[in-house]
Amino acid sequence: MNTKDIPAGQLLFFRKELEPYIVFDEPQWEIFKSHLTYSSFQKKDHFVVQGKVCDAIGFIAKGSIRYYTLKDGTDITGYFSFSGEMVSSYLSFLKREPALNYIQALESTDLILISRTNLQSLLDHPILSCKIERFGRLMAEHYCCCYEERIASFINQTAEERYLKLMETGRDILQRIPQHYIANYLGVTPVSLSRIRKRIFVHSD
Amino acid sequence: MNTKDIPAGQLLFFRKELEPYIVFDEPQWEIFKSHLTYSSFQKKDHFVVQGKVCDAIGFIAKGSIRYYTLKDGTDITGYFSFSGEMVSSYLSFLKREPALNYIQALESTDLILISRTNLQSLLDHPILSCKIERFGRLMAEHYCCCYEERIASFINQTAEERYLKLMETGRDILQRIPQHYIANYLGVTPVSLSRIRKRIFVHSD
DNA sequence: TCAAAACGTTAACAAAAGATAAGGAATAAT
DNA sequence: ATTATTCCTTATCTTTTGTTAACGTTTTGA
Repeated sequence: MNTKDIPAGQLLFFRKELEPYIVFDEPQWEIFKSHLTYSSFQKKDHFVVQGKVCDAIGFIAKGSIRYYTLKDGTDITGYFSFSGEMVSSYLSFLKREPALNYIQALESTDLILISRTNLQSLLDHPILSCKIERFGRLMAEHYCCCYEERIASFINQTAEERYLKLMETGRDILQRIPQHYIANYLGVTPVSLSRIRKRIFVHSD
Repeated sequence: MNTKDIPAGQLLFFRKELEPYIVFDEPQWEIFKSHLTYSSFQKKDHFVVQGKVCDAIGFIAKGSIRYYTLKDGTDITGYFSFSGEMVSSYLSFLKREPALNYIQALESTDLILISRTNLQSLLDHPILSCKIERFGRLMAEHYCCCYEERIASFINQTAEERYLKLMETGRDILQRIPQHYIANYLGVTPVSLSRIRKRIFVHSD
């Protein structure tokens, strides 16, 4: 991990992605900006470690991320996040409890970070307080919607349908990561995913 | 559906359940209270209808609720909510889009409601605005945590484990509703749930 | 109250998924 | 460059789940 100044382009990207949720005027943005930090992660570096409290939420300015748990030595991938999305072990961050999962870079990844203490100052800041509350609300609501969709996919769709939907996102990183990551994410074994892929490719050729 | 005054006991219950998220002083509570409405639902009555926009979020003051979708005439249960919890077709409420599911009373159920317009007035109210934003944030964050857990259960647990976990909640209503509701919720067929139950009861006797 | 509909279980068979192991390809490490 | 590791696929066998249908019971509605 390497802490340094935030590249201007990535800051702009962040501001742009925030716009559906919160629009800052210039003075507000200056204050907000001053509460941000920055970290780069090499492939396989960890942003969050299972068992330790997660003290920041991050914005993926570049790269992509995998959430996973270790259970009896078995690595199980629970989620992916990509450039432009937020990343955090939310429960751990909110409740200051040990994180239940690892969060790891799938490739060279840059995060813009808001630490718990900085977030608290923002929430205490007379000018920004309400705006940040709103930001937090909209953010959490956004994730609620995403999660609802994912849960529905487990109930209403087959693993094959979930796989096709994931591939339709067109994230090229998905072509470059181990397939057992994807298998876990879909809720099946790697062997089973291999069979699904065979079915798909035979029928589409 | 039947709109009337909110029973004092249920209002108190609501206020109590909100406390982890938001504490009102008396004047604030009076304002907040004036923005609430109330509806009673008979068993099988619908609070939300698939295809129509959901215009309120509710607090289950009494009873319990089932979320389900109709696909090609097949009824698929996606979620349950119980007394003390919030209920809404969130995505539909937030984005004013047609709801993707029905929300139905499993038994005689009373809801304390905040309509979209009333919520908007609260958000515009000089005294309460920030508090309501905060309330919304904490609420959404709470659901994020619940959803994360549910998603993890699909990845890490078997249907049998999910069934046992659900039963451990000790909600007696679960004994009185059709089991195919529960089967859908767990992501298996009713026949499969029947086999799971047989396995459990044989081994525990 | 009585007929119709909905329910839960079971059986039999088919389809899908898990487990394990083997083999070759790709990747990483020294 | 070469060895070691990881990865993906395939095969085989076992277990689980889905599907359909039957049957008795319970619930519902007229």
